[in-house]
Amino acid sequence: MRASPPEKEPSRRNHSWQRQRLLELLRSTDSHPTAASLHAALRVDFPRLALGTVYRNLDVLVSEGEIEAVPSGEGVARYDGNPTPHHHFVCEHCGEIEDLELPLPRGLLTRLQRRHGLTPRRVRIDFYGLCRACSDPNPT
Amino acid sequence: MRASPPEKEPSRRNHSWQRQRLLELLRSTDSHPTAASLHAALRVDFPRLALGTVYRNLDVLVSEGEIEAVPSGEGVARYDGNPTPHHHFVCEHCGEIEDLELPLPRGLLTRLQRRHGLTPRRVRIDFYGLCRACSDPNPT
DNA sequence: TGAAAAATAGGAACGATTCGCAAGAATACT
DNA sequence: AGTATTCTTGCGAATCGTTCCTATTTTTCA
Ligand SMILES: [Mn+2]
Ligand SMILES: [Mn+2]
Ligand SMILES: [Zn+2]
Ligand SMILES: [Zn+2]
Repeated sequence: MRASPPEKEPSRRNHSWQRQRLLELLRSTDSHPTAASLHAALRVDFPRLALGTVYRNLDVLVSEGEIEAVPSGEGVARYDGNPTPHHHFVCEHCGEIEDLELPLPRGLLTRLQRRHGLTPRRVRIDFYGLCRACSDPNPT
Repeated sequence: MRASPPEKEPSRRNHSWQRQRLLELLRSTDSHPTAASLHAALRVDFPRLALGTVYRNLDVLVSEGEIEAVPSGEGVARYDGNPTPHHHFVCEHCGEIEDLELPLPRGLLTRLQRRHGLTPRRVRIDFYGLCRACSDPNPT
């Protein structure tokens, strides 16, 4: 199969075209797409792209620390192009996952250490509720 | 199929024996079992218990607010017999999920409200790292 | 330019969960 | 008690996201 570079060379290619574009796509959005939706989007440029390839490359990118997997708890994994530590607000109605800019309260970690003797390597905070759009009194 | 009460009547039966015992089992442990492990455990008393029945009853108990589903992000759902709001420490080595007694910092919610205009209905905090046992310098 | 290594497409396989359904209990009502 | 109604169950088939396998490209790099 031809590599078929769509139009212009990206600054520097890390790996295959498929993986390169996958990473670009993830970085270009603040949504948290599923493997299937990424597959669908990339199909435009790579009509023969296999879903398995998407999964494989997502795994690679995750283990390289370029992206992050966001377990959604609803059976489908979501992926986050922003590997910087941040938290999420999950809308219980439309499923939207919104990035939050909230500093982690320092007291939490010290309390965890003192009361449980545990030192986490990572913290994950998810808020659940209705996003602004869904909680809006907008009688369609 | 006979109801086959194992030995003595529980104080008050909410529903079927299967569901009753499932709830008791979940309440009796501070671990966070999977449907499969619950199924295996209950098989002792109900040899013909179907896995589908376990799932069905877990769903019922969750929607009744008696228990809680704890998405683990590793493909298998875990269940929590303690519906009281609390947080978890997940060991990245052995997979243990430990209950935490930590008050939710009030500042978090107010900041979320102020900076993002969001009012969550629920918060979930998971810490990831090595549990005491796994981080112990214990050269086997 | 020619291996050798890395990656891909395609499809089969897998594992957790859900569904459909006929048979079995519980409950309500007479 | 007898019977209709409703709730559950067990069982197997079906779903669906994800992983695995393999022959075939692509990419790397000496
Ligand atoms: Mn994010
Ligand atoms: Mn718990
Ligand atoms: Zn919403
Ligand atoms: Zn551990």
